[in-house]
Amino acid sequence: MIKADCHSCNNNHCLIKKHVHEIDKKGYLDQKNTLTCKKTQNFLLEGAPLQGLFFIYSGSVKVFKTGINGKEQIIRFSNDGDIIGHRGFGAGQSYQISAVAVADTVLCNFSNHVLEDMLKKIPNLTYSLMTFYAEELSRSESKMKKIAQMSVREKVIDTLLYFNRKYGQKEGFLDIKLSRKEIADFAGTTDEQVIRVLSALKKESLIQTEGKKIGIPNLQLFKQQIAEHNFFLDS
DNA sequence: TCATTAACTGTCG
DNA sequence: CGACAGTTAATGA
Repeated sequence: MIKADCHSCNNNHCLIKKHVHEIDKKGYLDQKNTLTCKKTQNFLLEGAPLQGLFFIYSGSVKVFKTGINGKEQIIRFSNDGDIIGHRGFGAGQSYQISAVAVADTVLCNFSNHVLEDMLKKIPNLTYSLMTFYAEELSRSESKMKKIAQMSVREKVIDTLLYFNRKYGQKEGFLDIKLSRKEIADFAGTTDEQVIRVLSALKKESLIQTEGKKIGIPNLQLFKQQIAEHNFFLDS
């Protein structure tokens, strides 16, 4: 089993990495677990009690809730250096969220009690976590606004911009392979609608597609499509 | 290769 | 705009 090493890790916005010296000095680094997930592996089950917090060492994950008719609402995509499970931390009750790897992923994990101890003894870490929560709340608020007010076309464009921010583009295509359904579940619509918007955008030469790969050749032009909403700035 | 899953299209409420 | 049914294309066991 691979043990992800914090000292050689390049995820500089990871909270653990940021405070690795203090954490290591107090001996908490030895209590870290490493978990490897194959693509499509469901490592967080809806309703199950959460075992601490997860930090992505490498890979990519989608976090979602499932509705009554089986429809998924993807809350966020997380990749290198991101935190998973923060909403359920400290709540005591079970956490209604699922997480599955969308690429092969290595996760770092601290149990609840180690984490509690760490946060009480390292104020800098606690403060970092607090600012992270504030940012998350802000994102959550604008996401709510988007789902309620944007048209399907705008939601899809906004989602593609999110993927671009999160994963960037390689050789003209977004550096993540996602199904149309996953785009739909994140945008808050259906896969058919996404397909229609995508083919319309392709006709307008605003995007290029090749199978599952999607590319945005002119980012400025693309952003202008939803500029009037001023929603593209965050989340 | 065959069987399953995903992409896409048309239509209806 | 979303839901359903149906066809075609891609994937993978």
